[in-house]
Amino acid sequence: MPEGHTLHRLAHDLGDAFAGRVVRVSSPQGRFATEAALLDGAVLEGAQAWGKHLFLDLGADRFVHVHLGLYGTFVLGATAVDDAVPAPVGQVRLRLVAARDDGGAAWADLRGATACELVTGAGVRAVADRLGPDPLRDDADPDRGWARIGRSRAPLAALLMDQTVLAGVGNVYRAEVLFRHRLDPYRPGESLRRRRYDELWADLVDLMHDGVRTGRIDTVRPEHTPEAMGREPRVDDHGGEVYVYRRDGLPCLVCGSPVRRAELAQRNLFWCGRCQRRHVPRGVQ
DNA sequence: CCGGAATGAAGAT
DNA sequence: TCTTCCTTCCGGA
Repeated sequence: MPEGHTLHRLAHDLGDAFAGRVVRVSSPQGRFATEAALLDGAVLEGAQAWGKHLFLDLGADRFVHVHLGLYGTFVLGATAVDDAVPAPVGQVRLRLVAARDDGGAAWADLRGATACELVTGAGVRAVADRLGPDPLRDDADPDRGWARIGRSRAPLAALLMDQTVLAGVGNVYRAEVLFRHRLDPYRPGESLRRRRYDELWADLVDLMHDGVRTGRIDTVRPEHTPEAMGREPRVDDHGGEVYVYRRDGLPCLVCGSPVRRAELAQRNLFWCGRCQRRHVPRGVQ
């Protein structure tokens, strides 16, 4: 379930479980076996995320760069004292195991990642340098995002997904933040005013921090929760309560008109054609 | 700019 | 068995 909040949450949880500890590194599946052997027994210095990229610092200028792609997962677990770490199930590209203070062990299994590679600090910087500001990072500079959006004719829905514009926003957050601000997804970036961009950015900072905390994407305002509206909670594998993401054909929670779906840059885009009224360019009736 | 490929697993048919 | 997915990169028009 990989948007930026997932990776920041992982960085946090992996840090909690492994930082400062000797880590057993392996690749049960074998595709990271050579690198794993080099890293086995190192102390994990820390973990951090930039957008949808995760970096594990194993000291000596060695970092594991992970990108989950569309469907990668990094699952963490712990065993009680004297219990064995579970045998790997399926395609486990990378496994980390470390002792816990309580006598048990912490473990983490990476599957399905599009990137799992050993890089240097220079490699980390190279990735970070080509990313736009990340709403989940305290050191983010939103001006850099505005510099791209405010002068682009590309649709907002495309710009928000472009990791060189803003880092960490994925298909769910883009659809939801556009809905929350009643913005037409096809509206060109350059038609936005700075004030609106600032509101968008601030909202992403809030929503994505919520996502890190809860591990799911909830974007509905208090008046649109299932309890407030007396409706059934959303049931699907993603968990969160949302306005438009994968709700095509269902009534908009605000106006009741059917949520729409279209392809944009090979991805499904969802929006409400009524709430997110078509943007009419200046000078056109 | 477009299609296709590359990562795994779950859910639908 | 097929389809889908919270992504990105690459190669050929």
